[in-house]
Amino acid sequence: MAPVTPQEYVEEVLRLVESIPQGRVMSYGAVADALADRSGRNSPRQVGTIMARHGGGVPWHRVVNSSGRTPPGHEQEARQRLLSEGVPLKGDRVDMARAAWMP
DNA sequence: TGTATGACAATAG
DNA sequence: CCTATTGCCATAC
Repeated sequence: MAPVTPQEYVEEVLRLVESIPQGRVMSYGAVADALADRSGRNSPRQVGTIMARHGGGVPWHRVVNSSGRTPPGHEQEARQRLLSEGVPLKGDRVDMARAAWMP
């Protein structure tokens, strides 16, 4: 598929994260997958790195790992935001079966 | 050019 | 539920 520059890829990731509806979440792998057919890339690790560096301006708490775990260092921050949005939680994890979203 | 690292994922024990 | 292992791939050094 059409290969994009790293910066374009970053923009694509941020755009997609912003499009996640309130009360729903996406895993890093799901984000990578969704962009794979338009960016030519597919790497959850790359998505994680992008979020860590440029995720400040988007609803980063709506992106969790495949286990529904919130990002390291922001667990309690994310937990509260997710709760107030109505995301189904199991303890400190997101209930992926119910909250997972796909564009 | 080679190695280490990381907001990941799947599998095994 | 936990750690360990392997695969992954862009970045940094």
